[in-house]
Amino acid sequence: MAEIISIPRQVLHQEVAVRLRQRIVEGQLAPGAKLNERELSELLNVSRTPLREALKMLAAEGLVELLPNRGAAVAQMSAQDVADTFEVIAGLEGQSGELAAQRITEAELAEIRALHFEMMAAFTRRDLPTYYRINAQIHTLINAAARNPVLAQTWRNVNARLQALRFRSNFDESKWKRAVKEHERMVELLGTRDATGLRALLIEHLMHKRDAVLELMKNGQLDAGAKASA
Amino acid sequence: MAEIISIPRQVLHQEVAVRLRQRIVEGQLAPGAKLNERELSELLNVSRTPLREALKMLAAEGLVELLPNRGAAVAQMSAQDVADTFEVIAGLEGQSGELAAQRITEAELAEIRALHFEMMAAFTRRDLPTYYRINAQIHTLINAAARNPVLAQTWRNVNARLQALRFRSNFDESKWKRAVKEHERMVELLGTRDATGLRALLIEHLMHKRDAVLELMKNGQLDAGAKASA
DNA sequence: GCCTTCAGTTTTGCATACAAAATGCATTTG
DNA sequence: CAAATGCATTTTGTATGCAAAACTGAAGGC
Repeated sequence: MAEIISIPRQVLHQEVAVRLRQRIVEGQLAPGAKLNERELSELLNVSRTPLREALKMLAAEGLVELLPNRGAAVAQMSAQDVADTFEVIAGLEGQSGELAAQRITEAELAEIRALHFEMMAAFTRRDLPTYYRINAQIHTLINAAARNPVLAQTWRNVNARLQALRFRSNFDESKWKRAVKEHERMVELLGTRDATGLRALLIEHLMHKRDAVLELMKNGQLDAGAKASA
Repeated sequence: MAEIISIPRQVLHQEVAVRLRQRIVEGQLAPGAKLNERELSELLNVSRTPLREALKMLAAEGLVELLPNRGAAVAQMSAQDVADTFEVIAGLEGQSGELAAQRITEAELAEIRALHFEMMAAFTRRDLPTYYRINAQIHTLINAAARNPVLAQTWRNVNARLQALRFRSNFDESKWKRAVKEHERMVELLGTRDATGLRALLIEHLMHKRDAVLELMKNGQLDAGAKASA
């Protein structure tokens, strides 16, 4: 009858995948870090079997690299990889924005406007963590407004690889200001349902972000794993 | 010293993933089909451990659905899923074409032109299998010319899910003719490096393909697993 | 002095064993 | 007769065991 307590727990390999994904994206497991199966299984209190299954999933997502007979490591990205990934994300977000502008409801738009003000508050306080959290929420809402779960999933997958770079902490003032301006414009374009304009703006926005990240990488302020400078 | 015979064999879970992926994409394992671990491990002559690891990878790729405590099944797609997936593929191919038009070399273009003539030959003979094989080769070359491995990988991943539909066999004459016309135009636009035009054409092309596939689905001529007509 | 070689150890890859959940089916019960 | 219950079987999920490959580092050869 009643739902009891339900959700006693996920299946173990899923749970492990979630926790590892989190650790990678949050930077607790840095790019290039070797993933020792025995160590991790002790840390997470599971046997190697579900752990290995989780690692295979993360490898398919591109967060982990599998080295035959030599185990797994957190994926590293060369500067070229980062540039390529931003190019893809730009396309995905551009499309997402284009669709969102066509499909968003007034209620959704209102929520995004509210979040935007919250984000401005965080910016005014120079509260970077809050700013990024709200920024992510806005992006999620835009993805939702695009009404395409496949697109949203693809975006999440590719975006996770960039998150793992943790390029958030460092960010110079003038670039932050420009990003805020761009965000303001995004809300405007959503309001006027300007799909083409929003697409162009999002792509431009991502290209700026790409350039900023690449510069950080070049100056060694950002560690993407320093994979083969080639 | 010498490289011996090398490539003795892949790691087993990779090998299994490749073979299962092939079977799913080629339709030997139909959408919705239940994947019994014991059966499959006997069929492929491996134990359940590498098989399960392979299934987890395919699930992360979206080719397989994982039902907790109830095993795995070949992923099914509703009509909405198919529409969404085509929308994403359209964006990815549009971007790929746009980049390819900017970055393609004369040598690559020549190869694509050659393949295009081969494809026309296959069309003239109404040799659908050859037509599709060459068509896939052309798409792969365009992706290569785009010089973005991340984009190419993302495309392959999403495209595999559509391949699994095997919508090739049925295809009506007039739509085939239109597709051929569109392909001719693609080669032209590549030749003139018209990035914007190629992008638009590819998206239009994919939207046509989407409509054709959705029509087949609606008429029940195509089985994507007939997931919840919802 | 530097490279090679070779045991010992560690780590990965795969198979098997065991536990838990789901399934099927006959039986029971209202 | 329909629905529910309980037991046997099957299937999935996790742990453990074992073999092969990779790493380590010390001894030996050039």
